[in-house]
Amino acid sequence: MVEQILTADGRLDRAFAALADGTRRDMLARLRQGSLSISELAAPVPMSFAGVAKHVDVLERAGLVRKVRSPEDGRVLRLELEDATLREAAEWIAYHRAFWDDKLEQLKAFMEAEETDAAVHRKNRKKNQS
Amino acid sequence: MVEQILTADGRLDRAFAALADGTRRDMLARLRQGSLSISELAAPVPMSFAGVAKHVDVLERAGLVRKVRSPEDGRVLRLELEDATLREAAEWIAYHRAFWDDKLEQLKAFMEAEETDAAVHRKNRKKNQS
DNA sequence: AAAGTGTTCAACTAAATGGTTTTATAGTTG
DNA sequence: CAACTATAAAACCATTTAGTTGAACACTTT
Repeated sequence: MVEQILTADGRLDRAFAALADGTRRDMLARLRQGSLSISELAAPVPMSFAGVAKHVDVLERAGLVRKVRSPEDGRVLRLELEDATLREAAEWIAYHRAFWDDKLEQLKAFMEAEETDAAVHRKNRKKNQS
Repeated sequence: MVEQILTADGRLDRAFAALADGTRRDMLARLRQGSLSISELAAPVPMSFAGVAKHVDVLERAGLVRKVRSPEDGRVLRLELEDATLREAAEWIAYHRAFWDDKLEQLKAFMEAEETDAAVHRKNRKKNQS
């Protein structure tokens, strides 16, 4: 696991760069609720289809998402989350933060608290997606 | 806490963008062990001083680092870590990953294991910094 | 006051990013 | 086969980023 952190610098670069854009973070958040085709992903986004496809490419090259040909309709691609890369990014931050101060316990507490806040979060999220 | 995640989009953009560069991640890692001046930070980096200063600006605008005038020597700036922003970034990832699968426990275990691997990690890091 | 050191600023280049429009390909269905 | 739909690819433009060099500024020390 340590090796991943040390050797995957290019991957980390691409992962963090991919996350540095609200449009792409929203896409990941939407994909969290289930796989989507590029068209479905593009529908609510105020941008050309090609523009959205480029963002998808960024996510794919970063290893945050993978394209899977739908078995029942061969022309449609389903986009699925690839959590391994996001885990690497999380680990980089967690690893370094763990040494700065001892907020790990706070993080854990935060995440447990979030579990119950999830409904609120989703509602706000939708409201903002206009 | 949820509000931070939802409203701090510009901050998140800048934080993730700042992390998307190995040079800057190394700087953060070095600052973890204590504050440094820009000159000290620049010394081992194979780049012009002004180049390093620009990276520092990126980290500062991202809110990952703050500049503090040294009290005993007024011309020297000490760079210190600002962990609040990194916490926001960690929270975004943690929040979303928490719904994908239940690897939180794994992350926790990983971080606890790392505590003992720290020496190895630091050694490899130095070797790679040539 | 002069010299030295740490930091900042300005101007410039090269490359990457975010977006567009248009054209092409590939699979499905009538 | 023709029409339709989903995706891909190409060409292009504007902006930002990563780096350089060189000059200017600020504070300390002698």
